Amino acid sequence: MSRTSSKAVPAAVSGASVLPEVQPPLQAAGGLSIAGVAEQAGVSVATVSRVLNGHENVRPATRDKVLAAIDASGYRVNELARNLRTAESRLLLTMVPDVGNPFYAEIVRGIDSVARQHGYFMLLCDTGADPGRERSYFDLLRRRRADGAICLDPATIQQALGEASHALPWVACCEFDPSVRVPYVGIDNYRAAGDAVRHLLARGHQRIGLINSDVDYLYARQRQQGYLDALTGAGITPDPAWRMNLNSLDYEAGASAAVTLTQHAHAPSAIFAVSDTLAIGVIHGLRSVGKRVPDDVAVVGFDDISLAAQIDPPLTTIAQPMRELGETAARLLLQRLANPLANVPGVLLPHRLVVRGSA
Amino acid sequence: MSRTSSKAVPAAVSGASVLPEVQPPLQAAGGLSIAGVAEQAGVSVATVSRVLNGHENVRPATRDKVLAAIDASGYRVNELARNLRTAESRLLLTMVPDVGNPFYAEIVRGIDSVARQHGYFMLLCDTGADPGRERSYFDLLRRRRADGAICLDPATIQQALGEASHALPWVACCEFDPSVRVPYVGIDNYRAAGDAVRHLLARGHQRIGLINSDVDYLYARQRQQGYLDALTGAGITPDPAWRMNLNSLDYEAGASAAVTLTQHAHAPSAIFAVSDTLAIGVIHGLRSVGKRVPDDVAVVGFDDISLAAQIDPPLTTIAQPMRELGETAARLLLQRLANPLANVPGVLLPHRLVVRGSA
DNA sequence: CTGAAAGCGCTAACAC
DNA sequence: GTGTTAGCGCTTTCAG
Repeated sequence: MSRTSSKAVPAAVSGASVLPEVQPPLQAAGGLSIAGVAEQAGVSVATVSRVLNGHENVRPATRDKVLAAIDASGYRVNELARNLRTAESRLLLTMVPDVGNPFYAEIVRGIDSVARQHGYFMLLCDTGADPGRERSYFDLLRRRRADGAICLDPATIQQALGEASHALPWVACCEFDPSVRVPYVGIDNYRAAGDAVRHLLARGHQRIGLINSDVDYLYARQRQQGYLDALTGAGITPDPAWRMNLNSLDYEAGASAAVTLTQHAHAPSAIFAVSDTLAIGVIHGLRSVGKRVPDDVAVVGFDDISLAAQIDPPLTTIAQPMRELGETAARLLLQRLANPLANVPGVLLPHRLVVRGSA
Repeated sequence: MSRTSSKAVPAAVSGASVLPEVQPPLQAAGGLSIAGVAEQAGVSVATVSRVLNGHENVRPATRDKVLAAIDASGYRVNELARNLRTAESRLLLTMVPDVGNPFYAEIVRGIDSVARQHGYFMLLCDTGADPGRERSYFDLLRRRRADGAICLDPATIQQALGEASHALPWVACCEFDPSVRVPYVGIDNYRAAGDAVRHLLARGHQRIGLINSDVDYLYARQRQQGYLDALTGAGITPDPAWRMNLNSLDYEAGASAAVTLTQHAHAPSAIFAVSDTLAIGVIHGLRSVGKRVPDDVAVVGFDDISLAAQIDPPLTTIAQPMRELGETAARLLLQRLANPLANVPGVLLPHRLVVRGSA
């Protein structure tokens, strides 16, 4: 950890005029402490602290004096000091693999609202594709900068499960391994995928493609199994050539996968993509090679992001209860924080099939 | 601030089994301090601290002893304490109005990469529509929980500019008021909007609609003026009935605005929406009333989010240099942190028109 | 090269 | 009711 280099002044920006060599006092307009307020109010620091924390045993007149001093001085408590003392930061972290994926936005709102109700701040971390970064956020936890975390990133979760991070106060959301003792919330991916495939089956499709993410992830394996079993349950032998595994959920990834799939001799007449972003890319890719949706190829997505209803054709998809997923994850974490030794529950929330125009 | 209620155990979650009444010691598996490591290594805390911070003046043998003790104990530095001592948190905040809007995702990545290069963590805050929340994030700054902030939310920026937050270490991104002494980075909204409209004019459109956000925001006023001047510059008198102001950038908002616009007697033959999300909604709304894009109505968006190329028809739009916007914002903030008294530059980055199928 | 000791700003006993 | 004081875990002079 090279703190030296990291403190270097960043490269100049066009239009910037930095005074060279001059290093003014840090926090020039900064630090009035509780002691200063105490002095101004003519009381002790303890009394100021009491007022700050709403303790009852302060005479109203004294309280007013303190409040006035706080007001006049523009004093703000230094949470760093408070937190060091109380050994809690009141900060919760939420790790997402990609803030650009709208699927996470609504989950994050659910988390935020519950966190806020309980006096916590929720801050978002984008783990990106970077494996080093994944771990650094857990370090935030280890180093007490956050009280707890909710992880939505399957890659991070897999990695974290491997390490000895059981003791850390975090919960998994949308991806998990029940065999590991970390609280989690998600949906029944196996059944959900089956529901999607059975919908396609009911529409008369026999050759159904699967565009999946990485089977390193449990959710991907579960959805694949749901897909496979639904097919065989209908007397169809799944052709491996119908299946693709991607390491991205980007639109572009979906588009090119769809193109690949159509080049097959017995190309699927329907495609089930495990994410709406993928499915939207699939529709685009299909269109780019002259296929019409749903007439030539039907498409089913997964998640039901708000965009799903807006595109042409509107996307048939599996809806996840995103808001509730987030709220539940937050509650699980809060429970764990309140009672670190309690049993860790696993919660499964209901999904549902939303039929629109694409399949 | 009722810390009392906020500490309450959250409502039970289905499947949860919480042991009642039992309050185990907090941080059971938690706190080994620097003193513990010092003891195990048989050195003083000062020496451990030196090793931790990579100071040179430690004999290799001593260093190894300390490192071994750290390793054996699984010790992690308590950043709270370190930060209290050094009076910095090494945390940067980025406030966005809506994490669900993909426009912000790439900007956020730009910020994150620069922050990371300089040894800072970047954490994201969703200000949402909630005005109370807006301010609470600035409080994070005031209370020293973060060293600096980058604000992407026009509403927050407007409000912050009004208050006496000039002294706080933050910069504005994509929305600003040059008359206020806060560093900012953005694009030339006036010219960009003009470019969009001139493209439509060149395509032969005379009746051009504008779907804008709230004109309380400077960027919205600038884009409106660009739109207006481009029209009058072409000898066209803008009809106020062609203009709509929305307080949301959601797809749905764009869709219903488009429907409204088409109901006008002399309905526009082209629509310029100030956000791609809005434009995507517009296309959907148009289609819902049987209008074809671009044959019946042409549509131009703004931002060039990755989705813009994926929809049908692909969206013609004004591209903002999102990654650079974020990187520049981060650099401005870092400069300001390094030199709080230096001049605050304003930076304008180039935009460009991307012509696709929708107009 | 290493140790002792002084705080950073705050909370919480414990006195009065 | 209010004040005094002892730390929270760390970094950093200042001695040696």
